Amino acid sequence: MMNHVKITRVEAGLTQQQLAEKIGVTRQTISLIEKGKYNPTLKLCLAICYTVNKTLDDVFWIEKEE
Amino acid sequence: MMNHVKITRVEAGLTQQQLAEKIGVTRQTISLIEKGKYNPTLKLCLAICYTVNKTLDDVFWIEKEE
DNA sequence: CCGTAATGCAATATATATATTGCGTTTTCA
DNA sequence: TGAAAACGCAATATATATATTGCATTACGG
Repeated sequence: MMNHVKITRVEAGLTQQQLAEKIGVTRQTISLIEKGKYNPTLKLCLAICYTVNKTLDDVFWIEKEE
Repeated sequence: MMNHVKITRVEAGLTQQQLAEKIGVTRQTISLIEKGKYNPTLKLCLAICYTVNKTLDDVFWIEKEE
């Protein structure tokens, strides 16, 4: 499940570690979400958005595949 | 954690049961999400959005409380 | 170059999202 | 007004998101 976490994180000038610490999760969690191997929780998605100053649609929206 | 699932579901003319079935979860899951007692998964949020024809921001965005 | 920061990844443990079942209450509508 | 649909909710079981630790690899500034 692809998303734009990596792009927006880098644009915000943060490392995985820094983003993880600001949010209060581990670096691995961020890493796996960026890799599309995790299905994150809404709460975590929102925390990421707040930290990189984007919205859910910016970072996590995926068009429905028919 | 509040959201607009209930409003958008009703606008879409669906019962909890119908929404749950279309998505492939149980009615209880929908009920608890509407009540703000569950922290749903991104995948589930997207499935809800697709079904009610809204985006993540429409249904699940919450302004950051300072 | 070289060392250090940043990242990828694997294994196991823990927390929690979701399923399942069942029953009581409220709403809706003929 | 009464029966059926829709909903709230509780208890337990299961699946899976996240934590923890540790090590290997890659990118990058001095």
